[in-house]
Amino acid sequence: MLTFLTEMELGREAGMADQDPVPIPVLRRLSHYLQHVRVQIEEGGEWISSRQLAEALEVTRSTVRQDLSCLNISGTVRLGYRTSDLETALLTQLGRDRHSNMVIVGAGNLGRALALHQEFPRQGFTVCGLFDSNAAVVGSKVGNLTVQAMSKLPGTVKKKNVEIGVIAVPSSAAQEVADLLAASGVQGVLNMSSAHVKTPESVSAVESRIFSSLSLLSHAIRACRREDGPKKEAGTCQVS
Amino acid sequence: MLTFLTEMELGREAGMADQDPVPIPVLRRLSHYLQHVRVQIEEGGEWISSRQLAEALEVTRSTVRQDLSCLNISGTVRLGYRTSDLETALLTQLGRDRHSNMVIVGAGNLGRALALHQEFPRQGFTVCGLFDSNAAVVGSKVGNLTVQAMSKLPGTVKKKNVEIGVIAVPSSAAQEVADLLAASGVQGVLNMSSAHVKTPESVSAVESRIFSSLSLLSHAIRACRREDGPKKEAGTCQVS
DNA sequence: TAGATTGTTAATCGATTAACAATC
DNA sequence: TAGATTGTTAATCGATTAACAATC
Repeated sequence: MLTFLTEMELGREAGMADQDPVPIPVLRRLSHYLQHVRVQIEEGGEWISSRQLAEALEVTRSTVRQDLSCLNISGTVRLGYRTSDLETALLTQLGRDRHSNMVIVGAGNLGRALALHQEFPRQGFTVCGLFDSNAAVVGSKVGNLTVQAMSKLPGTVKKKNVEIGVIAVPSSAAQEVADLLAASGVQGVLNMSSAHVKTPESVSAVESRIFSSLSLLSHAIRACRREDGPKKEAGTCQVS
Repeated sequence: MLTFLTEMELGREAGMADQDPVPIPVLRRLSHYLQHVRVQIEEGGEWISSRQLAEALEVTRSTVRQDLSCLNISGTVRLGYRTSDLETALLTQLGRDRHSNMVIVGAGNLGRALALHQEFPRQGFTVCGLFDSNAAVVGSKVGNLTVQAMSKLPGTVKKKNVEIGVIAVPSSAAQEVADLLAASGVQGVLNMSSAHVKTPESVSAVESRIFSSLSLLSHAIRACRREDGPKKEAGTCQVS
């Protein structure tokens, strides 16, 4: 225990970032900074300041600086951060410095759309399998992929070293699919259904919740309408 | 100003909920409770307790009770909440007691998948328009809808009283589409692209951020790997 | 009654914001 | 130099959790 503490302290002094866990809201913003920095890089920008990031993403400069202090990076006074350095540091902190293999479960409209989404490979997520329980669609082609039976899932996960499983099935089947993915050995699950799924300790789960987002919108819209008197500008609600 | 204060206090005493704004994390969970309560209703459950909700969604009982106290509803000691009452109260608080009309901009894979998604109408969101800037796809059929040119967007928003615009275009075009939607008169924007979009005060914006979610997963997966020594069970990360 | 639950208040925890010294 | 920015510490704010009286 003592050794462990010392190890941590050494790490911190040596300037290693990510010693203590990075809060989830911070991680969400880091991914956002990454998106923006990449746009800047494409446009040839060599430097970006916390002020510019803050204005682009509508957060405070304090937040940006606090967030970036989680990274193993140092900026330059008066100039900000070198875009290429920032990109690298963000990719590392987010664990996206290496490619990840994914499988998609559910070859309905959403599953097929995701399988065809060009942005996944570009962002380092390779879709290497598409599965469905419906025998009628098994064998059909979706882009380069052939829809496979569920029974092939565990084998593919093992053979292709799949880390992430995407759940794109109806809510009622989501838990069952999550269980199968976990049993097959994926390390993370992205749940696109609106049901909550439980996973074992060893498998991370993130829920996408499109209807939560739509609910936020309806709430904001109705709340605005109700307030005729007091001019609370609850209009814009930017949610991470 | 005095009158306004009195008004608010009266409202509060009269038992009206939603006087002071409900925090966004709470709203996200409310929408989650709604999803779960509806499953219970379908299965014939008449009562649900904060304990059951907490266990189903993996939050604390305190959180559930605190959240539900935002609603205009009263439970029954020992039994919990009547599922039908809870559903109604949640729908009201979330502004989903009435249908909303939506348009989808972008008839690529994602836009078409969303347009065909049966869950939207079931949840009270009617897709009443699908638009694309690509002349090659304008006029093609997607389910009941015909893809329309962007120039038809403002007219449709006005004619059909469209409240929500869904942005399903590449990141590079997202802001432009948001501007057009706002100018057309939508009250809320659901941004499915990974670019941040700015909207005027009067238009709410919610971003879906699938790559933030994937980043959370990669981070969790890599973070797990790194920690061989200390057994921090950072494995499961459930994110709203 | 005993046990379980609601509803609410207070305590804790964590994230965001503000402030400011150091630097170029 | 003056002005702008980083990096970090402290203050504030808000959300979550704990505690408990009231109730059936």
